[in-house]
Amino acid sequence: MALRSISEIRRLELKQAAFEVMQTEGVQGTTLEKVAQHAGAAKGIVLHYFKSKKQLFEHAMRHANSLLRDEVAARLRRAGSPSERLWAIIEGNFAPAFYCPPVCHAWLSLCAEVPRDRQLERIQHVIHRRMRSNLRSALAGLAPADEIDAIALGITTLIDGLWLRAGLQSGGFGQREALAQMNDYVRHRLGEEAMTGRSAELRALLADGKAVGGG
Amino acid sequence: MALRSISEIRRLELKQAAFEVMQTEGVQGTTLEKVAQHAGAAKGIVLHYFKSKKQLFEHAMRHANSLLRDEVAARLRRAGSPSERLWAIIEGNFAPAFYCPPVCHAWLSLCAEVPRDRQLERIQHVIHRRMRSNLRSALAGLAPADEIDAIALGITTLIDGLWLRAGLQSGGFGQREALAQMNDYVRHRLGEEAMTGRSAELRALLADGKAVGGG
DNA sequence: CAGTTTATTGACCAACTGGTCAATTCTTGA
DNA sequence: TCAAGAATTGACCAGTTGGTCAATAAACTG
Repeated sequence: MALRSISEIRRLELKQAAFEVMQTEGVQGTTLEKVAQHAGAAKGIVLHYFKSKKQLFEHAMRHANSLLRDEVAARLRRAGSPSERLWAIIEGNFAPAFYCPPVCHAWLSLCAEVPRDRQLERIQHVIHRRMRSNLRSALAGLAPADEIDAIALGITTLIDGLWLRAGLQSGGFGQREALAQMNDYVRHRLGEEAMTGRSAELRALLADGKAVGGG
Repeated sequence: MALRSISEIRRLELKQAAFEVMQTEGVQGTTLEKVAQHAGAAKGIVLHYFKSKKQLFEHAMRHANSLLRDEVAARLRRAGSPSERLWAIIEGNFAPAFYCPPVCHAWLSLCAEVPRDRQLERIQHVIHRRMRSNLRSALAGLAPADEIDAIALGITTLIDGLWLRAGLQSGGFGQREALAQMNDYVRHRLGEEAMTGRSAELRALLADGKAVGGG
């Protein structure tokens, strides 16, 4: 997608910068000054493109999530079978560009603001709804209808939990351990036939069959 | 445990007040003024008992967690079999006094500060270490040795994820749904023999065998 | 009771922050 | 070229916050 005006370029730069500052400073420590500086501009410019700090953060959250959404969508497009779709979702959520301590921390920090910002709450709600919808569609061919909701919830909860731990930045798990845990869950909850959709990279990464230990 | 001096009483009051303010305002919005007011005192008194705001928050986190720790410990004392110990841990983490949106939100908010406060990080580390140790000891009699770590990690991750969702305060799950999800995991990962340790209350709450849907 | 320690208060300060605004520079198109 | 509009800047403001401090009240002690 091409960026039409300078205005749109600047807006993109600024929300990107905001999210990057959040990765090290948290929402708490992300000031307009720091965002502007990180984008190589003066502070005033930020409020020229965004009505308020709150709105900047909301756009930053939306933008950051749209990258993850696109990552998953691209993998889903390449997936054929239900089990491939399932693993497209899971592997997309643990792609190195997203599942890393700084990004998880920024996301965690934004989550902590959700109860006090109705707009953030809406965004979060959309994210969860899309995740559930994706999972339901993939699971439809893999599990009895009356178990799909429980399994979808189990998977999203595990993903959330692993992201949370990664966001703590200590005692977190690397991509390998995280995917091994997802592996463990899916194998035991859905059975061997749900494992055929894993990518070759994932199989290689996990060196199949090994257990996953705690950190 | 009796509180010896007035000083200790005040300190307890203040960290309790701090945690309660966090439940509605988040770490970000918890100011010394608000904490003092919530404790019915003047702002100056807070810094008379705690060296700094950071230190107050650290003590508040420790205190809040010690309540949860005691809850689990009390249930563990009443537990006999490994499966009873397992469910003591799980049910303790979803006791109504702890697993509720305000408390989960305060905890979530504190987690978001972990990467920028080495002391909070240490506390978080101790919490996770205790959880893993408790789970390992309970699981030792329920699963093959080489699967224990994976299962312990799965359980803590699910608990973290469910707390996170509850902390978002919207789209969160009630105690019943959360425990149903833990039920689902343990039954499929450990088998029916691991289900005997559930309390009568939990069995009644779940009306056994029903699936858990997404919210 | 006198004196010493401890608890408590509220005024005060310096730093920071989000937001406003007038002035200036840059772009653009007729 | 030149005027109109957009982009950009930095000074400025008002409110808030963590933290300090001197003064006062209360509690304790010998």
